[in-house]
Amino acid sequence: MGRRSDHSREELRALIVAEGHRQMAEVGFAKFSAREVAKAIGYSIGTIYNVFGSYDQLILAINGETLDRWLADLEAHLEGREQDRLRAAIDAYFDFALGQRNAWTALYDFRLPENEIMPEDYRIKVTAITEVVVREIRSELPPKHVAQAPALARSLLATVHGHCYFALNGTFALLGEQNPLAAALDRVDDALARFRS
Amino acid sequence: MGRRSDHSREELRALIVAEGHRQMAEVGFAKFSAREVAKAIGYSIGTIYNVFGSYDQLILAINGETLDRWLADLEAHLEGREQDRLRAAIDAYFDFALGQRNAWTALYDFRLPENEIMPEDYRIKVTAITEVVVREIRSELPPKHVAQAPALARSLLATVHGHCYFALNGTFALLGEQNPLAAALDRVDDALARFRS
DNA sequence: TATTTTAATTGAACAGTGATCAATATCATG
DNA sequence: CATGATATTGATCACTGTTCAATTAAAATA
Repeated sequence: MGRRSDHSREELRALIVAEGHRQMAEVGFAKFSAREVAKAIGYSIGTIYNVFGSYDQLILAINGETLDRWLADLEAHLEGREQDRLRAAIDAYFDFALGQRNAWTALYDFRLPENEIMPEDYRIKVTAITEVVVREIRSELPPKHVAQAPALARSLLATVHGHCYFALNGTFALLGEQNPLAAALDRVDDALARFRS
Repeated sequence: MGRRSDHSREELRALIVAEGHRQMAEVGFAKFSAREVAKAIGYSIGTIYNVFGSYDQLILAINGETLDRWLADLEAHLEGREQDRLRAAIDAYFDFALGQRNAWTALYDFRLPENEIMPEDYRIKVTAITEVVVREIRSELPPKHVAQAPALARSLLATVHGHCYFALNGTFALLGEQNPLAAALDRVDDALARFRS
């Protein structure tokens, strides 16, 4: 076959990413297959490679989709909220990770080969999520410490990530931790307390 | 061929784990191959499956070896130290993860299938590492709060893990964090401060 | 409209993987 | 020596990511 009128290049790309994300969420990173995605949308494996160039770039696009949804979810949970916004953001973080287990985990299961560089638009997506946290932390910080917000946000993001990861991968269950979210919130409080004294 | 006099079953298992760990450290989880391990020790792929039953069980054994070395490394760094033991433990945590990148990362790249259960000896190894942290945190806590040590240890383990993970996977570099270890130590201090007031 | 050019799509082919298991080789024992 | 038990093999299977000459269809041109 040749050119098809039913999909522009851009639409085809979007179609693959949408179906790819769906399958990633369903079967997880380890069992994900580019061939299955092609089959599901009625194209051949070759087309996937024409559009994305490699398996890694396909995964990157799918993970980018996950980041988009994550950011949208985060903003939806914050919209219109007046109090406890940071807490709401962390709640949403956990909810998203638990609810989108496979897609969220794929974000970390995938590692770009040493030589290749991360696409700019992927960096932007990660930064955008971080910016939300920076903003919320800035508003919880006393004026004199506002400049510390970016550094603190990075560190608390790592803190929450660690708790969330251990909740998902079974480490916390193994160690008898019943309430990972509460533990994470405690650590965030502890960090903020440093700047309130 | 049949029985070989040069290796008992136990020795063969140990040989596979040792070579497997070596290759895991060299090529990483994604490029790891059971066939390559078999080739390196002069056995066939079938023998690997006779000894371990499945790929997952082989990985579990190799990750178990990594946990053994991690615990030994941790204890070596604490041995004889009188002051700043918790700090030394966290230093060692980072050093090990950075120095054994591939092996350490494989600990988290691998996820046991939903149905299968984690072998008891693997649980024990994870617990043993945790116990070291519990012990060090207990000694930093005021007597009245000593009972909180296990819960706090779990949470700080997650905190340090998050920082270490972001340091290794490039997230911190992307966000401009220059000193992940220092950030982790700050968060640990913040948590301990809660129990000192 | 007929022809040529351009671009999209295919899928067989390749090298690699985890997994299986009948056949084989070796050892220990009677 | 013969027999039974056990360890080891490697061809075979179904799958994977990847490539790319061949094919098809649309668009541009004559």
